[in-house]
Amino acid sequence: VKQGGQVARVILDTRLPQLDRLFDYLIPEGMDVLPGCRVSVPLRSGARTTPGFVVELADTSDVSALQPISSVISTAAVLPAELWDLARAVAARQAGSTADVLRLAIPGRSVRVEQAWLARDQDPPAVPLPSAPEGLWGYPHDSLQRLVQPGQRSAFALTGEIDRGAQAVAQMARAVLSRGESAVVVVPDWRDLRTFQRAFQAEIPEEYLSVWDADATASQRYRGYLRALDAAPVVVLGRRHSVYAPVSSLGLMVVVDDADESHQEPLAPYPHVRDVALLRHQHTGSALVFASRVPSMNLLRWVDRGYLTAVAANHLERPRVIPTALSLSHEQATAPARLPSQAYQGVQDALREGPVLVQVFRAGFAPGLACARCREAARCVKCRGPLSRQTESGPPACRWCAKVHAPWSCPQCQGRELRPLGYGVGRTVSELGKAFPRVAVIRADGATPVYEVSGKPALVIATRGAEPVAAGGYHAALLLDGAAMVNRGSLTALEDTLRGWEHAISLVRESGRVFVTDVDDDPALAVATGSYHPLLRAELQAREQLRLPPAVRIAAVSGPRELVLGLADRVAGIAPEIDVLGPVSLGSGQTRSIVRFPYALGEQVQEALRAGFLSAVLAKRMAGASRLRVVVDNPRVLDELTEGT
DNA sequence: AGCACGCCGACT
DNA sequence: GTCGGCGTGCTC
Repeated sequence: VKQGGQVARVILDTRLPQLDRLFDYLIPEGMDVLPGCRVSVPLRSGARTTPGFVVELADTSDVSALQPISSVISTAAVLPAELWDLARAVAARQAGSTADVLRLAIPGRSVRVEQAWLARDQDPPAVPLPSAPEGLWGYPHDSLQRLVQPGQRSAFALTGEIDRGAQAVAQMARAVLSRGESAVVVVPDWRDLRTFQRAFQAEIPEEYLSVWDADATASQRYRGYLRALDAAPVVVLGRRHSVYAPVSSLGLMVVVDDADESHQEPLAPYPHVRDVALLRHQHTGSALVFASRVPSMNLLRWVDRGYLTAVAANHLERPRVIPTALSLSHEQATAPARLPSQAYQGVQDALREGPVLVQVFRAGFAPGLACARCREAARCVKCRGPLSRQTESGPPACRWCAKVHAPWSCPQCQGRELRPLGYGVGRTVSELGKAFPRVAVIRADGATPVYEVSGKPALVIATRGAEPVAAGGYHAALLLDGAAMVNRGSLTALEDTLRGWEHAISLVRESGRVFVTDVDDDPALAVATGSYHPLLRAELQAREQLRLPPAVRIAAVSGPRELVLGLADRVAGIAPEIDVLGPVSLGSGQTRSIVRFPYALGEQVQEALRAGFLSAVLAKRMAGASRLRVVVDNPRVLDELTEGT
């Protein structure tokens, strides 16, 4: 139908999945409406309005009686066409809503910041673009050129000390910037952001660098977003949301350590940075680099299928890694508990020169407790979960349901004393403090984060992922709890352990020593040599046989039992290769089923999930339809099936 | 989500 | 005869 004026197609900013499509509105005479700008539009009843983004303009509409746009919220075109395409692709892949993806991608508006940006000087920066780096030191001579070539997909093996890895990535970004194109680099968390920021500041002029800080305010975030929209090329460095950074001439995307769980978006529709980056690469033809010390299962699968090109250093540059693999029993005369004498001696030597890192697996004081009299493991009376202590003298509490059990008495023998089982960071601090008297002990964990320590002798005891960086690198590292980490009942236990080790090793100077206690066989051999591929490839083969991700794709459907069963059955009916695990009861009437499907059927399954979800939501007579959730390709949902071991 | 439309019981 | 119950369905 030909309309009197121009028509704007608008995506509404709403959480309602049934409204997740374009709506046509009339542009009133004289109203300044541009594609990508924020508008306010009437919905259903005249007085009510909803915010939205103009996606495109048109002359005609299929709808007969159009309402006019109520007002233009801002003239800044914050939703470029490329982001709209990406958001639609991401939503389709996650069987979710495009509006939800846009909410992740576009930060909230800050009026003052926007005014300044709209009034900005649009000339390119006075500073010239940097020159291209010669190449990546320690890698084959043409690797840099190949990594940043348009359309190229690579798995880049980071090597050497942590700053060197960050520098290599910064040089890739600089190579792209030198030819007038933008780069987007996504790191997992605030620690990596600081490390990479240092390296990037050394390579990229500040006029061309936009760091999306972890603790930025809303207006700072909006300023960074608007900077990305500028015509001048830019290098955006940030965490998972920066994968959407709306740079115009995207030359390169880098995802650092794609297996880190921070890359998994916790908000609907739960996209993973790895998948978003891949979709964006497919849409734009930019170069795509996954950089990590240990390849994830996903990368390995892609490399094996020839979809990614593996780029490795000429030589492995690493401190000596020694798996001690000795039992403790006959060592006690020479070394304190937990430390084989070789490791004890090594740590003592290193502590004369500088800081030593101790990596532990568990937070708290002790992950488990047992009756001091009969040795029976203490369990929660309510949920049978293990009891643990956060601090040495703190009350025993259930690790699953947090119920406090004080005073405690043993149901077997009525004993009243508890002894610790296993080691948390607290107990390690207390015991190593005694084993190495007169040495400063620094504790770094989630509750007391430390980013950096000096080069002075100190014992730095950190939980995995919370290791501080040491000025000049650690002189030695002690990696504890290997067996507990590897044997944890999680699909990602092996990968996570290897990544955790290799990260800790990257914080040690090349002349240092690393002692890995408590592991033997293949993992010990792998960590000693730094050659993880045989181990990971065997794991990938096991996943192929067991049909576990990433060999297959999965979608978790949770909510009221009837709805979950209905949706899972509907999807499973598409093809015989699709099967359903579960349903498993989650308590309080909630159920979860997991649909497994091959990659080749991905689009069909995604569409069926979305359609089934929508019809369940629309049929409101089904109570609790709003609690129905679909989570695509999050392997952690499989852990929750086996949790409690 | 809201909000209107719609088709059956107790009230002036 | 009509006010209003909330089941059902739509939102440019």
